[in-house]
Amino acid sequence: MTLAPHSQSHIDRPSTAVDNVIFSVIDNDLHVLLVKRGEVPFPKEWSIVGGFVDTHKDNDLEATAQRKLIEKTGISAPYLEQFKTIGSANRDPRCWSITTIYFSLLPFSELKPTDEHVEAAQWFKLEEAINMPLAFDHAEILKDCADRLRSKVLYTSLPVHLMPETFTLSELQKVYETIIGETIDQKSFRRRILNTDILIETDMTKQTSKRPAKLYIRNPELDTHFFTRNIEGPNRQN
Amino acid sequence: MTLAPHSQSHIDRPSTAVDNVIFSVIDNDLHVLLVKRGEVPFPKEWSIVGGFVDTHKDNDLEATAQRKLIEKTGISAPYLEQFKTIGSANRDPRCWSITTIYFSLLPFSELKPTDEHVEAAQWFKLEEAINMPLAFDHAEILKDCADRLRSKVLYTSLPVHLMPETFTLSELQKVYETIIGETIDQKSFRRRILNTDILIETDMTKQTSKRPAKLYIRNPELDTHFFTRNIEGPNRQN
DNA sequence: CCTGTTTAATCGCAAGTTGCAAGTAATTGA
DNA sequence: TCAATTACTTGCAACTTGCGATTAAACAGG
Repeated sequence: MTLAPHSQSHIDRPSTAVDNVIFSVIDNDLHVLLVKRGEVPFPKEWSIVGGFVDTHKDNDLEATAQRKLIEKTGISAPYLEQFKTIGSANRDPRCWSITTIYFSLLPFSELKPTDEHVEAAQWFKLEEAINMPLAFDHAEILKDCADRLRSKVLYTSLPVHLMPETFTLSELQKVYETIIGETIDQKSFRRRILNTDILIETDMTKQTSKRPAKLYIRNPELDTHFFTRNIEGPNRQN
Repeated sequence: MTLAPHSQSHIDRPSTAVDNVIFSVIDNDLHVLLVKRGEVPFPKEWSIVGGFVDTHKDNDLEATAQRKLIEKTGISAPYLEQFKTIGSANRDPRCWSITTIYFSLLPFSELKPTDEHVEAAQWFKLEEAINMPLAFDHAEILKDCADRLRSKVLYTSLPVHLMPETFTLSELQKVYETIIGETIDQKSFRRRILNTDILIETDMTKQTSKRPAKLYIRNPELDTHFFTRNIEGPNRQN
């Protein structure tokens, strides 16, 4: 049996893209990776990594996200999560367009764009990036996506995807605090994390000129852990 | 200045749709509204409400979701939330396709499809619908979407959007329990809800042949409330 | 070699929340 | 008038968290 012709003709289809907000924590600051556009509209403006779905190359949306990231920066993203989809007649001056927005988390040990991308891909502090004139509606996307990340960090183990292969609990706590923007009680934090199986304690310690701290790795067998309570921060009990 | 031609040609664009999982609670059971397809592929099979983005009629994705819902059932959805977007080369036998999936919550007082839709739109218990042969990947979408709803109900005030204009706390608790699938401690539930501003107490009571219960309305000035703790259910403290 | 400093890790507890059970209250129907 | 049913309130044991204090493991400097 032959299939009926598709009822959405090609000419009536929106343009379809993927955008990917790449986060990392560098020097205790949340950073975002931006790329510089070449073509109009918005030539030479910084923007979020992304591009069109290629129906010949990409098998699904995540494949598009990964392909565009590697094409534009030379970096690939071990952790990729869908944030939301925006589609409207207004966001691109040329046509109806849809973009599915992801965010990626990158350990700061894997940050460097490859040589041929150094000029057109760059890390910015999030607070700086939000206040730059970015292409399209990317400043707002960035802000909303960061808000989502900030929320999720309160009740999940997401920040472990920002850590290098081994790390200490104090380093992990510092990353949590960097994203949330407040201090976390050290006792509560350790208890919270060690009451789960999200980390595996190694035999190694990190030797600096202080008391050596135990080193941990992320438990690769587990997905993101969802806590039943949010981190509540200083004096929030009432 | 004229804009550069769009770099994603029309013929290379995926088909672009919106799907909308419509939930309600009827007789203490979570239900979902399905419609019967006419055209191939999957003729005469039940499916989730949805359809293609119309770039001439729709200003954005939510407009598509609302338009398709009214076209197919005569019902409109006061509460609409984006769930996720699926896009791949594999989900439609004809072409690369993307769908942005929403879910809607409908009070059971607003359930009836209009007369001309009665035959092709019908409410099913969720447990039945999940086990029916639905078009495309709709059974899996349904299941995943219900899982999302179940999760969100543990830490948000979402179920108030399933209530009629006035309702009692016991009725609200019953809806929470229906979705979660477990009982909730009555004292904890009342305290949790009444410690927020999500409901407004009315002067009225619901008079049945028992102690009259106070009637509440949803506070229309507030968005969904996010609790800092999940509902934890029987003997979950540890 | 000893000591001070810094950071990691642990201990103790007051304050607050929740789950459970019991009690009180407001109605209707028999 | 009273029993039954449901709504609503009270009380409390069990548990968790935030905060502060203490102990421990290192190194650098004297």
